Amino acid sequence: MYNSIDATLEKLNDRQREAVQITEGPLLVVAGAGSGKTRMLTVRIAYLIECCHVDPSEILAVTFTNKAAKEMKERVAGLVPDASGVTLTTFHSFCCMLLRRWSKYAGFEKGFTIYDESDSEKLMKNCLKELKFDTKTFPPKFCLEAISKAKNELIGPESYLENCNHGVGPTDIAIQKAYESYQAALFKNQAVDFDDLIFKAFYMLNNNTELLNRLQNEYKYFLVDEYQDTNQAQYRLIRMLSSKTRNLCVVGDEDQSIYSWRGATIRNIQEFAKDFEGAKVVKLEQNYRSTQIILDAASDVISHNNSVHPKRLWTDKEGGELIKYYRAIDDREESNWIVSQIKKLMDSGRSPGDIALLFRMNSLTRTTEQALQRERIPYEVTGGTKFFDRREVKDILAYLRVIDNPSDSISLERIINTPKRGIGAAAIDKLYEKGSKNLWDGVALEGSEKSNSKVGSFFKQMISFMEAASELKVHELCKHIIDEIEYFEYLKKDDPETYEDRKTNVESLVSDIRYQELDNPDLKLHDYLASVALHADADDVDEKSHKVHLMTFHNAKGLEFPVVFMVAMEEKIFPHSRSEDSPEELEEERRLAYVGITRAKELLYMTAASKRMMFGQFNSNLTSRFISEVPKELRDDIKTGYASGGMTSRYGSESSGKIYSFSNKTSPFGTRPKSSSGSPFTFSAQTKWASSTKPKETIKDDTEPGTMVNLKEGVTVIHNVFGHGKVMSVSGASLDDFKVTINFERVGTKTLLLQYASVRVIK
DNA sequence: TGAATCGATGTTTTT
DNA sequence: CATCGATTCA
Repeated sequence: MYNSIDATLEKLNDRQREAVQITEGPLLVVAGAGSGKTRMLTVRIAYLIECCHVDPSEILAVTFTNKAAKEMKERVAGLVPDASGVTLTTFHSFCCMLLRRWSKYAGFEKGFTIYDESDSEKLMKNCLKELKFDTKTFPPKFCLEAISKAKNELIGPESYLENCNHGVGPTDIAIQKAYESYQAALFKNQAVDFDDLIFKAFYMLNNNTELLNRLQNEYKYFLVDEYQDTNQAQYRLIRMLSSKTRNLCVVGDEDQSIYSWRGATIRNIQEFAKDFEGAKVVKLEQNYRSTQIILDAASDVISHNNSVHPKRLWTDKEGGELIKYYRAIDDREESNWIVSQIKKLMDSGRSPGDIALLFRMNSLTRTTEQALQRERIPYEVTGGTKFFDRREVKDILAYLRVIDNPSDSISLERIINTPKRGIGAAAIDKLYEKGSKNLWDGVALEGSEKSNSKVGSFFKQMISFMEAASELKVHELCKHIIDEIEYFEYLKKDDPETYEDRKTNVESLVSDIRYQELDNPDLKLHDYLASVALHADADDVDEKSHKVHLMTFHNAKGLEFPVVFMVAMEEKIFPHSRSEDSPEELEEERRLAYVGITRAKELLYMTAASKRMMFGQFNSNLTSRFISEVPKELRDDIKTGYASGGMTSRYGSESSGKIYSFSNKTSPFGTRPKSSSGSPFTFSAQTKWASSTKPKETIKDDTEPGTMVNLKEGVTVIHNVFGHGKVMSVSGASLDDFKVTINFERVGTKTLLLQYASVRVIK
């Protein structure tokens, strides 16, 4: 066994080997994109077991997604014979496990239900109603955001106000009240939200020395992946756990920090050396993924941020293809161009599975999906409307959740009248009263008093499900419920149009349970429900599939593809409009762009559209600054072929002369589920389309940005309509979208298309 | 109670 | 544009 580890070590570069072999004490590994960090981490675990004789059960490794955990587990298993004892999971799953194991210490009566965002929102709405707060001035989302932020900093409702470091205002007082009431409601429901998992696990250990000691003795070696994405609570938790042995190895890259909006704080990585005295630092800078051109582009883009430790990735793969930039007329044409390029790539022998299309938002995928369907190119969307968020799936899950935890009033509210039982809002209110604010108690009381009433038969049915739950496997129970409540009949009656799709989704849910029961024959209902709650979209990206991958930049983190298209690279989309006024958020957008670029191994495309259908109308946006930040020597700018014909006829023939005719509900795309993940949820592509699209030839053009040398930020100009003004900013990557934002003395700030604007520089 | 309709409203990223 | 919510009517 030593031999195999020795051989594995030899394949690492010096830095990686160093990171593996510094096993004792705090260690920060700064791991640039594609620098073989997963390899280093897995070898490190193997090395600990094989060479340092660490018992696998003494190792705790925390990753960001379930998928990363699973992958690492498999890779470690390939290196050492028995790695199954290693605890390798996500922060949330780990905390969930702790809370389950010692639920009494955490203050639960028995189990607990994990609420997702929409559950939390409903609960918060109820709380605000109770408090008689106006949901216009205090939207549930807004309150939840503030509360989430507090929880991520380990601030409970009782200390909320003293931690308002900007001084307490009326809003803070309201939030504090909402926070208190929300926590009380969660407790009443025996439920937790995502943030609670970490928060409660932290305080459970913090308040229970014995338990903490026990865990500190149980785990001796700690690894944290994606350290730049940890929040304060996660950092404090891992610090507490590791404080005894201090064998903490964290791996991260500031430049890939893209979750600050979720409470992640870059300070954790920046202050690591201060937080953990005597910490060693190892930098991995050799990149094994991308060509030099791609790396240069990435470095140039990220260099516009003020990075604390600037680093330069390097590779021995010199040169590479230039980054292709295409600006389309509109989003449809953009999609068509992308698809024509994909077809070319496929003709030259690429698998569709080598290709990824990355978007800033999930909603942006639609046009491209249609183009791919038309050409019958297999593709797979990750993210968007999650499978488990679909109405019909949530309905069935809600039944399971109530069976598992009847205190969960949010789920109970959902199913009490689904299918229709004639128990409406007024009746529900009464039941809440009857059960002294506990819906299930109300149902039980009413149900036993009047067993023949509507509520009575519902109650009886639920009791029978609960009894069945102890005898049936989870998937059998699920099927039993679907039959008993005549759910499919309800779906058909509710909306015949979508019936088939919904039925399929419900069946997929049963398959999913069954699938999990194959792996784990003793699957408990609440474990299944927890796995659903902690499931992430990114968990089921199948990189080995032979389908084009469509996903957000966020979901692409940690993945790599031979060919990457960065789609819809326009200002207001990417960087997102809401990040414009905050330099910090803008930097985060730039890091996101950096993540996108560094996903590509060989070929990188960036596309934009001059106008785009959004929210029902056309919008025109400037080309993203992230394109201009790639030096022109690294780019191959391709001019749109619209002006020289090529596209016009095709649009014309397809939509009887109207250039833009957008499909609506009657389109052959129907109501296909938007998102679907790896097995067992797959949907087949539509085959109704019969059309072949000739790939459009593209016309090279040497137009470059920066030709208007004297027109730059700060100069004063005169416009023949608006008069004098000062140039605020100039943007755009080619002549036809070169735009200038000018603050005019008379009419204020305007953004003009330079092509048409008659401005003269006067100073 | 429930269906239907109108209107506002909100649209990032997600463990 | 689509979804959601409140309001209205049967």
